[in-house]
Amino acid sequence: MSNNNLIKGSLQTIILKLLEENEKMYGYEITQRVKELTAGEIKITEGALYPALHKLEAEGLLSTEIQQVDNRVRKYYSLTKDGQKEVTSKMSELQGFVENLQRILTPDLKPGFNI
Amino acid sequence: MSNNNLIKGSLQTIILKLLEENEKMYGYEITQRVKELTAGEIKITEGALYPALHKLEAEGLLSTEIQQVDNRVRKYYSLTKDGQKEVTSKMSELQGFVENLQRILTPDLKPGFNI
DNA sequence: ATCATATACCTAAATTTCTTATGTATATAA
DNA sequence: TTATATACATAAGAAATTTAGGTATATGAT
Repeated sequence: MSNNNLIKGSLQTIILKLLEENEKMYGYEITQRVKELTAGEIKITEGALYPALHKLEAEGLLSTEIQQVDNRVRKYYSLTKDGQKEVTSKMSELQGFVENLQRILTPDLKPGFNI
Repeated sequence: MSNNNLIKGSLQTIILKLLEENEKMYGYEITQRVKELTAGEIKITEGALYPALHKLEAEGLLSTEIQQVDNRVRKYYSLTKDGQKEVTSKMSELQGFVENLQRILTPDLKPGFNI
């Protein structure tokens, strides 16, 4: 609600990682999963999510599949081969960044801490 | 170099925290400190840093003091009273965000992990 | 001498990423 | 029939950054 401006840059990683764990998900499902996993503290807005999904698809990292459920359309996303590689890359990038953040922000930090 | 796009949103926190630890610092010094603390992996660009410093000053969180060193001008920044309070706030906000990120990205995470 | 690099400040245009607002449409519970 | 939930989407605006440029002094190397 208040610190959502910190998401910048990590939304793609969130999407890719959730799809690594779940095989296929649709947009609305992703917003609900994130809300549920963070006890409502992080809310992915649709205005951020859909453009991000479209971009990842355009880059060839995601593929889509339309399904009809109760007369409602769902657009399922799954990782492509390239997408699967990208998850690993984006995850280690994010982990590296968080480690560097720790080095800056916790000056008394010993090497080999757990993240 | 590669993951600098993840800084978005945390630059202010970095600045405030470094100033909490160091009493007073000038802009160039901040860029060098961050580079040194992260083994060159995070480089704060001047185009990001100076506007951020000016904004924090305009918000009353930082105060400035000019010094002459070897015919060169240095602009030292320090925390104001409001700035000192803001460090705590911004730090717990960032920590909360990173914890939520962990909950999303590491589904096997047990409660009470260390950050 | 002069050239590159380091130190030290700054701004502006462009880009990226997000928020906010809006639109469409179906299903369901009040 | 009205509000809420589900489900997609786009567009205008805001915010934070990158990229690129500018000014100026000090210093080590060619």
